[in-house]
Amino acid sequence: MSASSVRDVALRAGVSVGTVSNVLNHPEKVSPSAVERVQRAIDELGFIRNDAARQLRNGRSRTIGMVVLDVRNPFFTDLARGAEDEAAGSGLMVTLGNSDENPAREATYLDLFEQQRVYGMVISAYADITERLIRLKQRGIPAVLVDRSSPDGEFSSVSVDDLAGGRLAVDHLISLGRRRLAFVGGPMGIRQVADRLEGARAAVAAHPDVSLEVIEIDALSVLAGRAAGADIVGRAPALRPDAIFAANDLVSMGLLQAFAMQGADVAVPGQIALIGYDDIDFASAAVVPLSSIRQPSALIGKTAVEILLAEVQDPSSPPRHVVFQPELVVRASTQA
Amino acid sequence: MSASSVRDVALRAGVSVGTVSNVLNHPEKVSPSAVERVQRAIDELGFIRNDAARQLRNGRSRTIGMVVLDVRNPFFTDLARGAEDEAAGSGLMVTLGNSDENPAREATYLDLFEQQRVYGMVISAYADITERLIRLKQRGIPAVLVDRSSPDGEFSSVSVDDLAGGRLAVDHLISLGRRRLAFVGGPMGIRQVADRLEGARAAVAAHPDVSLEVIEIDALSVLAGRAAGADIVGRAPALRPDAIFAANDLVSMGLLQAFAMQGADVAVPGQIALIGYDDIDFASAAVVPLSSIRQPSALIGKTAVEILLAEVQDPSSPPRHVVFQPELVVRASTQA
DNA sequence: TGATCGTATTGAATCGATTCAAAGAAGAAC
DNA sequence: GTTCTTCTTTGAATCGATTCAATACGATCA
Repeated sequence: MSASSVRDVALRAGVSVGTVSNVLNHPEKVSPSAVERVQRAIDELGFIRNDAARQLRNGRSRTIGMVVLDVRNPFFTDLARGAEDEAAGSGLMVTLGNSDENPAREATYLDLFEQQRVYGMVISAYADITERLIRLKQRGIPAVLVDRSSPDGEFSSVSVDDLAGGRLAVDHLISLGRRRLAFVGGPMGIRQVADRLEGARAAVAAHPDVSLEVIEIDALSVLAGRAAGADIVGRAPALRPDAIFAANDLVSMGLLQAFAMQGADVAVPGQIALIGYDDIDFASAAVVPLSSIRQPSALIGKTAVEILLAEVQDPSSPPRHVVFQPELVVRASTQA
Repeated sequence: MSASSVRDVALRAGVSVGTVSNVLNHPEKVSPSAVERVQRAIDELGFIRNDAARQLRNGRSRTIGMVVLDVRNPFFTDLARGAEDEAAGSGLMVTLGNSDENPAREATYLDLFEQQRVYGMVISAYADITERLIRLKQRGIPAVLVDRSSPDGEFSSVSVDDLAGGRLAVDHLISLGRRRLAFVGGPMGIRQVADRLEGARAAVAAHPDVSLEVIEIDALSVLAGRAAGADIVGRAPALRPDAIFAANDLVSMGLLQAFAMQGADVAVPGQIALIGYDDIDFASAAVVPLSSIRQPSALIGKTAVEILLAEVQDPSSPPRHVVFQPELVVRASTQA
């Protein structure tokens, strides 16, 4: 009926609990005959280790806690996938929490992971969590920030150069001859968004005849993009931008939907050239295949876990910062 | 340095460990002054409950384990999202494991969840896991199957009528006047795939002049769809189907990509009408907005957790089976 | 036969939160 | 002043796996 414990297994196999534990964790220390008997007892009883008890004793779980801004964004699932694969190589598991760009949800997951004494955390942060990171460090729980470097460089991070990404995108739009640019993204509190905008501004600054309008939205979602697109469609044609840089691909897909909608008929790229960010799989399959800025998503996740593992090995090692360079991917949405 | 325990808190607050625990779990049983002192001690020490110890004592964790076939499929993240929201209402958390249609990965996650003595499981199964479900029931861990009903009805499930979905899709294609249909999907071991095909066959059976070709692929992904699409493009036009029912939207998007590719130029729906399954957000934003069969994904997840909670309340209750009806969504990919 | 060394096994102690029977404290009633 | 109630607080026992010092067992050699 109820689950059996090492004690039951020991009883059945005619050995002590210590031996059972050794069979499970250090089989080389146990005589072959004992291993065999214990193994049989385990099978017969259907014994399954109680992870809580192991953890309690070991002081640390075999799970890596990961918090991302939005599980519905393929960029983050790719990221998670990369992390998961790397973790699996060391017998670790990744549990995924979705903050949905909500500080309360983010805090809930981080609290939970702390209570679970996770092996480490990989965090795509929304709010400023510096204090928590300090506490984690004191407690010996390593954390790696992804897609964002820590303000003071105190904590390891894996990120992509979002300024460069912003520049790449906007330089490309300008090279097409577009002059009335717009940036659609938000909330500005998200560092990636702010950085991409800053990169865009830098690129624009070099061209006195180019303007950059900033259209702030409250979430990086298809829905928010569609709403912003509807706004633009509602303007007199002369007041519309002739090129848009969207803070990510979900937003650019939303924009595209609004532009392609019956009655809207804003030609992309004819009237408005459109470029997004992340280069998610779906971007290439959009109504008009979308240009984008590609990030090595799975690699970012993998690298984050590598750093985590290294920090567990040597907790006193200095924080590492890996910055990947983004890449321009040109598709129909920005081709004359 | 190291984390503090209830004992430390008790010492600092000048009370016993029992009182500290009561403050945490049954504050109404403790005098206000004690609550206040304990609370202060907790804050000062930065005390964080050790979940492993709680679980060990309670015998069950506050986490629901969920295994899905593919986290990159928005259908499943929507499902997870629905489950998560419902669970949060009862102070539970959902951890997500991605089996990737791989029996070994699936088993690994299920093992892990058993070791963790999860509160319950929500499983979108790939392999036949009947034996495990029986064991779980014996151990008192409720499990709910999603998007698939158990063979013998022994275990609770929440599913969508995939036969009806298959019929809906194919009836629609036939009503457009198409006669040379194809079904693209696989592996056939996945019940949903088999059922959708069966529904399709049933619909075709009523029309002697309609044929249904089955094109089996090895995964329900964009990539596999693209490959199948390339195959079709490579055929002489007369040998191509004039309508395709894809087992899910990822596959249909892959097909569409292949058809729209430079040099392919297969008109959708002109030469080939195309309908998918799941109605993921991205389907409506595709090159040609995709018709699809809609499933109430978030609702499925929510319902699964509701059933789970009810089974924990009353373990002896009979298994419940909820079946939702799918819905046809017509878009440009099947409009003359 | 006894001493010595190496390997195998034992089982009590431990991790930290929760529970619950028992004890204590403070009032109320007579 | 004593007896009852009611409300708080206490702390030992518990959950189950792991660890490690202590012990047992065998084999080897003098």
